[in-house]
Amino acid sequence: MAMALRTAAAAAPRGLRRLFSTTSNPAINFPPSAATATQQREKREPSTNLFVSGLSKRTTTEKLQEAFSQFGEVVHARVVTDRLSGYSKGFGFVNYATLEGAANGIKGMDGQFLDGWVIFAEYARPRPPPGQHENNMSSPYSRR
DNA sequence: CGTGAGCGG
Repeated sequence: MAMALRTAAAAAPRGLRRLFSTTSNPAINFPPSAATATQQREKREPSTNLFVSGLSKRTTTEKLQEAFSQFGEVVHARVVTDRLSGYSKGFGFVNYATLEGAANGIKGMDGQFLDGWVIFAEYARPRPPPGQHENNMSSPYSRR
């Protein structure tokens, strides 16, 4: 009973994150022919790294880990804060032990209230491992 | 100002 509270709050999928980018330009919005379907649209690859956004400015790392530890074993959680001022940026990262733990954490905390604000949990983006010294002066070529 | 989109050390 009373299980429809998470629907109204989290009624904003990854679509409202960027505001309605009304790119309704019927002039420069026309793919030539090859429809590059190799682009990431929504389905993100499952990973133990979870990106949590919508956190309150006073939400700390402990609160995050404690909230996400209820759905899985959280190896490490971190709320991104500014090194200059020290205030939270409003989002954090949660590292689960396994992939299924992360999936349960997302379905369990995505769209829930934390500190009075609705938080969003999803898989974090794959980032380049710090093992490449060959820095190519910025080469933004690889783009799934 | 901690004002509210976003991806860290």
